[in-house]
Amino acid sequence: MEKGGLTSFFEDFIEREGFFLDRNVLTTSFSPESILFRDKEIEQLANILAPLLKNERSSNLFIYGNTGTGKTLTVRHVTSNMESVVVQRQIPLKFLYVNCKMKRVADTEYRLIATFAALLGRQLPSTGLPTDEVYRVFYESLENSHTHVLIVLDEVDQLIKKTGSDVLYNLTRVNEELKNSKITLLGISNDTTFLDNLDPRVKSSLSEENLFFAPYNALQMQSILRSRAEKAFRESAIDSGVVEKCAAFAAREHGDARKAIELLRVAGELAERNKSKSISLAYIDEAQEKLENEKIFEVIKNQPKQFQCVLYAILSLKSNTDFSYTSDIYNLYNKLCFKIGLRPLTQRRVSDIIGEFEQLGIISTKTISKGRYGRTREVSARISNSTRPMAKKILEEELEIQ
DNA sequence: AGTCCACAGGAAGGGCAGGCGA
DNA sequence: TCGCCTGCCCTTCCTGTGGACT
Repeated sequence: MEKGGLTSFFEDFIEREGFFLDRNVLTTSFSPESILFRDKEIEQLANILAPLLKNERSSNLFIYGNTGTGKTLTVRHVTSNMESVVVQRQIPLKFLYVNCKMKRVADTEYRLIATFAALLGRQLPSTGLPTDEVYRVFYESLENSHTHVLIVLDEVDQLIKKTGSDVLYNLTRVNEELKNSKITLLGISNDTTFLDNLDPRVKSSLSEENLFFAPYNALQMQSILRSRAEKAFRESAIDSGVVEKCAAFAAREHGDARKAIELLRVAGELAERNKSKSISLAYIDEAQEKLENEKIFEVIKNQPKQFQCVLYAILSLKSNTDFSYTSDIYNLYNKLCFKIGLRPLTQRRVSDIIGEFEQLGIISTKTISKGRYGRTREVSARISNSTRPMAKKILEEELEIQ
């Protein structure tokens, strides 16, 4: 861009009437004043948690349902309403919210308890202390706080998958240790089968009450999108059919409203950047691809070198069958390591890394038996053909492969 | 019916970085 | 500073297993 060009670009940008009235309405952190189609759940949740306001113990609670069905939103909605009552009436009640998926924050027992202690005002080192000691500090801060504490464990299934159910067992027993304070647990999970595989003693104490969030149907999804779009965009910014298409995309993802809202926002941004008159249907497709790409590229860039090398092997192996076997991946991975001077990990470890990529949704695997020729896993990348070259390019840059 | 392949995945333990108390 | 502790990443060793082959 020329020298004067940049100034006039910014001036143009300000002058031009954008689509957005309020972009924030379409971000994940936005909390709407009212949550559509969740009245029943809100009421149930409020009923269960209300005793906390009278300093009585409430039941531990387990909330489950697919991604983007409003679980976290509903919990935040109810607790923030409670919080304003708490502040007004000076009720001894605190809310600790933790997303257990947060790497290096709450994905191990140690880190989780240390995070709680930090939220109660006691900073602990990231490693080095015995776990007992971390618990002791946590109990101590709880006792000293003289309050009831509601602990919200979002994506609790991720934590249990990684660390086992001991953490939950310990947390459900905290009340036996405390005199001045009490805790109530609220677990949220995207995995609807999570409870079935949980240790029975933990299961009974965590899920004293259960709340299921059913996926939104197509019509509900459209209403949700419309109500957000009204606040987010100027009138007539959206072509007809756009909301319906976003809803249809999301319905394909098991009624994930978060995804639909994100889709709408990105489509708006793309249209705005292209100086279009309105958001047309074509932008939804483009937004869909952009979102998919961004998610994948972000994950790829944040992986350690060994993980990147494994993924590069998987992406490079794509044969005419669309999937590859563990052994082929491992062999290619070994060659790659040699090429770039990386010490190769064992097959056992690589097998776990493949499992971790599956968790991240980058690949999918299926354990199969080839009879006489052994058992193995079929690994296929969940990256579209159009995204794949860019993903490989990023890995080549990260790994410095010529 | 029995064998055997090529892994999956559990268990145990080593090495490392980092914190604590003496 | 030193010895001892931790969590985490990784290796080593091991058992389990679905189904083609004999």
